Amino acid sequence: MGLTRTEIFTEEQNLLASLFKAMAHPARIAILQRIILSNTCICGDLVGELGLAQATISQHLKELKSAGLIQGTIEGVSVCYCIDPKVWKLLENRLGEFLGSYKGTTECC
Amino acid sequence: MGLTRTEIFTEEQNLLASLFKAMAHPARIAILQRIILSNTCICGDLVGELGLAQATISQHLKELKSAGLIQGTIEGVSVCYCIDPKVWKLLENRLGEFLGSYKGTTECC
DNA sequence: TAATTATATCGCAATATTACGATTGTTATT
DNA sequence: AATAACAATCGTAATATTGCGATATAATTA
Repeated sequence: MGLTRTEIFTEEQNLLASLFKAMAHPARIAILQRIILSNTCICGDLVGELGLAQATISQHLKELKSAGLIQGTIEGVSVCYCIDPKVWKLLENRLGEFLGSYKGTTECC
Repeated sequence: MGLTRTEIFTEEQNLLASLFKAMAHPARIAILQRIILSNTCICGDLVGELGLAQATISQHLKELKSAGLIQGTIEGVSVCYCIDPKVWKLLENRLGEFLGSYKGTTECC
C-alpha cells in the first residue's frame, strides 16, 4: 500500500505522469522559468531569489535533473544549469498530443 | 516543515504546479484518456478497466474534479464524468505559453 | 418497504514529498 | 597547505499521497 502501481499502466501513461510530477511544485516551475528567462544557465542565484534554503533548492534541481528536464555542468566553483532541449521538445510533443486529443465538440452529460 | 510554501510563489506558479499535480499520476492520466476517448462520459467502467479498487478510483476522480479538470453529474444510480472544456482550454493555453517560452536557440553551458 | 446497484467517504498503513540544519565534498583563491 | 565559496548529500521532522477494506449514502428496482 501507499505505492503507485506503475506496472498496471502503459509506458506512455507513466512517462507523462512522471514529467508532470517533476513540474508539480511551484519552486520547480519558478526554477524552470528562471532558467528559461536567462537562457544562459545559473546556479546559486536561485537560493537568493526564491526564498528557500540551499539544501531545498539543490533537492528540487536534482528532481528536475533526474526527470531529464535540465542539465548541469560544473563551471568552476559553481554549477550551471540549463534546459535539456531534447527532453523539452519531447515534453511539448507528448503534451500537445495529449491535450489536443480532446476536442471539446459535443456537450457532455 | 514538510509543507509547500505557496506564499512565496506567484499565482501563476502555484496554478501551473497544481494543474501539473492533478495529472501527476498514471491512473489520473489513464482516467483522462478514457474520458477523452469516449467523449460521452463514464463512471464505474474505470474500476473494471484500470486494475484499481473502487475507493481508489473514486479518490482519483475527486482529485481531478477538485482541480477543475473534470465535471461529474448524477445520472440515475451512477455518475457521469466528462472534461470541463473551459479548464481544459485554460490548461492548453497556460501550458503552451509556458512550454513555448523556451526557445532552444543557443546552446548553453 | 426491502433489496440492489453505484459512488462517496472513513480509517488506516505504507510510502513519498517537502523543508532545513549540519556536514561533506570540490574547486578556486590566498 | 590553509581558507573560502559553492553545491551535494545526510539525517530528521512534518506533512501529503496512494491504496484498500469497510461503511455510509443515494437512487433505482422488485
